[in-house]
Amino acid sequence: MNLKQLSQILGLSQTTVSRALNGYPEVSEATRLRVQAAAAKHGYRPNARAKGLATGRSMVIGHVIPSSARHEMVNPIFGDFVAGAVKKYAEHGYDMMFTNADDTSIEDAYRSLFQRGAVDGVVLQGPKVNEPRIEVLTRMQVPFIVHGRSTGISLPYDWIDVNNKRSFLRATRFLIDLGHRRIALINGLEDMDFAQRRRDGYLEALKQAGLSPDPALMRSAEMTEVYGHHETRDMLRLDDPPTAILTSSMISAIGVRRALDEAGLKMGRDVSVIAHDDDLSYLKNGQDVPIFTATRSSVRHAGELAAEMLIERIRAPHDPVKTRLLEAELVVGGSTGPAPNRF
Amino acid sequence: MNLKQLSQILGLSQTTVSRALNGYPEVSEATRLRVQAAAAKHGYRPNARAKGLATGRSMVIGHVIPSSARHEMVNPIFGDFVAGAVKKYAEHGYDMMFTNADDTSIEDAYRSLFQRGAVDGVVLQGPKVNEPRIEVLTRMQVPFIVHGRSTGISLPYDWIDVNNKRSFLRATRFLIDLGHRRIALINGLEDMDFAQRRRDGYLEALKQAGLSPDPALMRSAEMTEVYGHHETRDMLRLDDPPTAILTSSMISAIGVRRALDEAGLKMGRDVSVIAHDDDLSYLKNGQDVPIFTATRSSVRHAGELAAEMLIERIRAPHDPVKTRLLEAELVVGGSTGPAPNRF
DNA sequence: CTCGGTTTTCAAAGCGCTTTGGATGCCCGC
DNA sequence: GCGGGCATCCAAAGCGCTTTGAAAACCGAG
Repeated sequence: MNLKQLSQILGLSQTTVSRALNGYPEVSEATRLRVQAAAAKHGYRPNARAKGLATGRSMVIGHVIPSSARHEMVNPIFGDFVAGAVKKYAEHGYDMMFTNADDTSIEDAYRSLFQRGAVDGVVLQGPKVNEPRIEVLTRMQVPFIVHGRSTGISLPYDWIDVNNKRSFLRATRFLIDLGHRRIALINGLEDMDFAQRRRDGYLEALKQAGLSPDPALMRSAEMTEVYGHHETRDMLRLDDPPTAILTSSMISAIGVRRALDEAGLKMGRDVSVIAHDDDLSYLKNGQDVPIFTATRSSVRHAGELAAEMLIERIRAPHDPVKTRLLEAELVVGGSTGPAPNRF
Repeated sequence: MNLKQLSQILGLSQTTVSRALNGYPEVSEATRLRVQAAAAKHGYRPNARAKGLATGRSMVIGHVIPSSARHEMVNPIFGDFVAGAVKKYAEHGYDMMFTNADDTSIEDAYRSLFQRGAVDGVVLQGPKVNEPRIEVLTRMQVPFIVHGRSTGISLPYDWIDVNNKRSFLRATRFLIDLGHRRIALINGLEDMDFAQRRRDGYLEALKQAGLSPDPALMRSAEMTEVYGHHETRDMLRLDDPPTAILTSSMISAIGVRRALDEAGLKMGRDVSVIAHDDDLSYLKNGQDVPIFTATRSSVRHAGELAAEMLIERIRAPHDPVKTRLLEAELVVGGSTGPAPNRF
């Protein structure tokens, strides 16, 4: 069933039917109702491609996923972010599209997505330091939003981010206040922007307390469970092991806990742990009492906000740049306690 | 830059340029090269909407996500499945599209997606028992594939699934062989088809061993960490607590472990645990030595296979139905051991 | 009645591509 | 020197929608 057929059934022109369905005023209320009834009856749905061709808009927002084995897409954080975004997209009549690209051709993927007219805007996830994609998208004049920020990029662009530096500064200070001096940082991949900011916060807190950082206590990699476990076990073997561990995700925190258990150490008593908690639906930080002391910020909520900001941008491409900085909450749970007295 | 402009630059007709670019034989090799060079030089990308309108195919595959807060999308399993699928889609020139729908209108969402011409096929995830969407999609003649199966549906349809019954039967039997008699099952949501099959396997193993199931040891809900923890803690308080626990996901297994730790019980010695391991990238079951004894089946691989099967179906809509049953591997790790002697 | 002004409807162009059904030119064999 | 066959190329129709510009229908005022 297409417009032509429907209009023939109704004995009206395509113009009128189209207008009636799209809420234009130059159609009498009587015919509008008649048209709507007929459309519903025959299950008419305007062809999205034809509509897109005619209007120049696709009502789709694109996300690009690097195809490297262990990356974004499979990161549970991604799922929650996207769940938040897709909900808002739907509310505004947008669909969400994913394209896969090898790491070498990610820029190309964005370009293609937009220039083929497949999407009206894109969201850039997981920005690195000096993220080159930002410049590319700006130059192409694609409406886009960055989830995170990219140090080193001076161009203005829309972004939404958590105040990573501040939240890790606070978390580190919290541990210092509890008497910890040997504080480890199990961070995300070195080149990810968020990881750098978290490290900056951590370093600044140490500095403020007059502590000097120990490279042996600073680790970074993709934040899996196994990784958290591995690094913790490794650090516990040091001559002067950490009494507290800061970690960039709940998933690796679980690995940390496992390593502590294996070593016969009690989390919160022997070793304190603070995790960054993205408030993932499937990995809640306990029920009433938080398991981990954590810096919490819902990534799902961030997804919703990102979607809304992007849709605004699509509607008003020339509005001034918008940014949004979310503060993480420091939630005190059972994984932290005073530094054990070694003497 | 569109076809018209490009063809004018080249001094050729749109027909020829189009054909040259799409590899048709009725173009001389010389002009083909010339066209390709010009296209690359000017960054020409055929408009996907126009192409779709003309060909009737959108080169997009759709996934529908229920908007209920805690569901599929945010499930880390989803991420891995989709990562596998999107990779194969890309290899065949397809993109992936997500639509959000409230739980009441999921069928509608599928219908709309296809009838608007937005997608060439869809994948149905998380089928329930007597899944009504299967009938709807069949009637609409949408190419589709089900990840899982649906008991109670007699229509033929393409699916790919893990042999859930068998793997849980084996796991249960494994525990029985170790001397366990009080074996708990922490399962997924009751109405999910996979959960039923797993329970069937569990029950059958008990039956074969002459054990009668205890309803107090059978739990089901969405498989979060908190849920695994909660149910385990609850069951440990029984007069006759389980000595072994079977759980439907690694995530809830982590909760199980946490509850055991809290109770001062050692996993593998005091209480044995077997989890179903979807081999999630971010939640590997240990490195060399598996943490949990598990029934393992890569959901990412399932995603790849599903994508390929769906693409075949799109190409040959009238081929006979194809199905694929994957066997899970029983991986023995450190979480199981002989039943403790209570006497 | 008639006429200017609304309201309501319509025919046709256009969005950017593919594809059908020729047209053109060239080579070869007779 | 001519017709058939082949390799190339092209004009134009069509995909299903929106939107422009214009026509038709209707209204009350004069």
